[in-house]
Amino acid sequence: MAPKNDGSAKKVVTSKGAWTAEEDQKLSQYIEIHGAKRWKTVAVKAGLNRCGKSCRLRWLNYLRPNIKRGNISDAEEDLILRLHKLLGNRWALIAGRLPGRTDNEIKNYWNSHLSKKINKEKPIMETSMEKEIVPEKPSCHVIPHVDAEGTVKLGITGNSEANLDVNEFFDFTTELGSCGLEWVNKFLELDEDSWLIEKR
DNA sequence: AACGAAGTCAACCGCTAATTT
DNA sequence: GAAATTAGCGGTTGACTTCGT
Repeated sequence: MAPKNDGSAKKVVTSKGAWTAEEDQKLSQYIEIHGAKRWKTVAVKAGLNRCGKSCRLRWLNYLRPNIKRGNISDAEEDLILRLHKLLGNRWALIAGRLPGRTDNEIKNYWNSHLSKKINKEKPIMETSMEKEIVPEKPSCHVIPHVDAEGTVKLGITGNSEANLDVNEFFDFTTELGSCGLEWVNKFLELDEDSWLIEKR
């Protein structure tokens, strides 16, 4: 899809809507000098007729360095699928495991591509897979959280018996390259009891 | 070629959590 | 400790593009 904010848009909106190249430049320049904090101040000082929130979003999703745009690889897609299965709609958490990807991009990709893919595959999955934690065990919830070191941990709550198989989520036969799977490996190195917080 | 439907994605909104005063 | 402010998240919207007829 062609970019919509290349400055050639019919409607020129400065306070809302698509960002112009000029606004991007102002924001980037300001952040380069003063850093990305106090977004309300950034918006004012950079001379942007935008709210701080909008500036933050623009910076995080498009302007900050090392952002990857488009062309989500098979390995990344596979990782997103498995992380989503594990974490649910925790887009920021998922994005944190995909270097250069943003939560917004992953959320969009999920909604426009993967959710449909899942729906297509679901009838097959339902017959082939024995366990589906949330649907079949509504009283048992997997609650992911990130500790101080940035490690993803899982808590199991509810009164039913927890029966979480990590291999159900991660297929290590797939070549995933350098898309941030170190943590998955690290994850598996942990003793089961250390991440199953409330295993019963 | 024209039109409507469907798909895509950037941006906004409302809310909560975290931090500062 | 309370109130105010700021940061961050996920859901949703709407403009635009692409596809199908």
